[in-house]
Amino acid sequence: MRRVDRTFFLDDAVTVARQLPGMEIVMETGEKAGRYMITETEAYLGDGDRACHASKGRTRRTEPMYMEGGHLYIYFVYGMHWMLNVVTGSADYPQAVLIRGVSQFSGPGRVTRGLGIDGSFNREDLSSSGRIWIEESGYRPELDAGPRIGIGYAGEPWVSMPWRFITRNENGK
DNA sequence: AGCAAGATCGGT
DNA sequence: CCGATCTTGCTG
Repeated sequence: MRRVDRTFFLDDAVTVARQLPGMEIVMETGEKAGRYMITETEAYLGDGDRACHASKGRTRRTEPMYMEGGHLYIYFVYGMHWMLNVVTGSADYPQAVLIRGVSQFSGPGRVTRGLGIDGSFNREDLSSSGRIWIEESGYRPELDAGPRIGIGYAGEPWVSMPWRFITRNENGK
């Protein structure tokens, strides 16, 4: 189909996180080139959301989350995994959607390893990049929603907010 | 300068 | 359940 334009990413993170499953990440880089259907996402809702990195304030690391929707926020955790996030909303409203799974890979660390995504993709613009973008597939999967993974430190009510979205059927293939 | 914890994963 | 592995952000 065609590349999703910037306006799609200007909505809030929960809305975008619910629409991304079923869409495809297109990689235009050498050996990892291909189409990867998104199967799992999580929304991080700004500086009021204690699970969101931006709740600690604007720092060198979280700066990309303050960019206009449609850019990438990539960061490194546990000394070995890159996390792929799509920034949403207008500039200065730090929100992002974590890509937790695509059809071929389950788990955010496996996604980036499988697609060859690293820190060089931080701040990449999905609306103009020549190596990564998102396209509609026309497919609208049934979704299940539940609490986000690995954010126990956030406490209530954030730890319980149902902001994780996962395709009901084609998961983990 | 030092330290604790982390939006994880893979092996026991 | 625990260790790997290293960046980040806070404390002093």
